[in-house]
Amino acid sequence: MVEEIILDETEVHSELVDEISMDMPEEEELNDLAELFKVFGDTTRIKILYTLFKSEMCVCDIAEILDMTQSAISHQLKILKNAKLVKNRRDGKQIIYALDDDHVGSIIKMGMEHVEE
Amino acid sequence: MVEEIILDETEVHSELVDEISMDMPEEEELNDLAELFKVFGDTTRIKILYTLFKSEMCVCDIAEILDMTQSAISHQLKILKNAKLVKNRRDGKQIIYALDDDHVGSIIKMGMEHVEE
DNA sequence: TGTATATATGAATAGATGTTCATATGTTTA
DNA sequence: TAAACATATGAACATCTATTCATATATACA
Repeated sequence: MVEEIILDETEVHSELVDEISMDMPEEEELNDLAELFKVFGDTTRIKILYTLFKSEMCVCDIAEILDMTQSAISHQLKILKNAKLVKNRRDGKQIIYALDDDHVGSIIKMGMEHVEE
Repeated sequence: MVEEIILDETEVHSELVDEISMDMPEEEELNDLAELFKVFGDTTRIKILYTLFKSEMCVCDIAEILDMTQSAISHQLKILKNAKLVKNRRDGKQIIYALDDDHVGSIIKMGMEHVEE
């Protein structure tokens, strides 16, 4: 088995590559993770999260604070809600939105630490 | 000043909106933050980060593990490097990539905690 | 020096995404 | 019930983005 001896180093290396391939989390889990970060990856949505971090608030106030149309905010709130980052409740004519996850603050804080370096 | 008294509640509310508007971080800082999360918001890049979390590695091995072309990986590595999430060094013909930030693991871990709920 | 190997990169393309516009839905109040 | 207000939503459009393809650059080796 001369060939095996000659290829030894290559095989060890190849095993490492295989091992890491095997150890890769499920495709679906990684997709979910990327989807989550995609939600944070938009200035409008980050601003909304920042705002709701201060206080729960109706759609029209968020629109006023960000100086954007009600429609644009509404569309983005839907994305945030699908990602389970915000929740809402009705209060008369208004819909009040609030953060729906303890991790939101932590995730943003981690990001800030990197950005601020 | 009857008007002032009548508008009292509205003014308090308006002050809160103003206060949050004033307190909003700089446009540029929020853009940087969104840009950072945008980098995490892609399955290929998440996989690359996961892989490099296990071990530093050359471009061709990453391509093999992810079963993607060298070119595609190279393009994504450039994006990761611009975001200062990975660094590289030359070793002969190969370019070895490695994580370049302690926060990468923390940020991914935070994301996982949310996703896994 | 010429060839093979490893990586980087610009251009092109297909697909994803955010905002706008028009309008629908749902609630309050006169 | 009609009008006013708050929000949601579908379609259209412009922009952005990830991959592919062809090719350039750089190192090692014979």
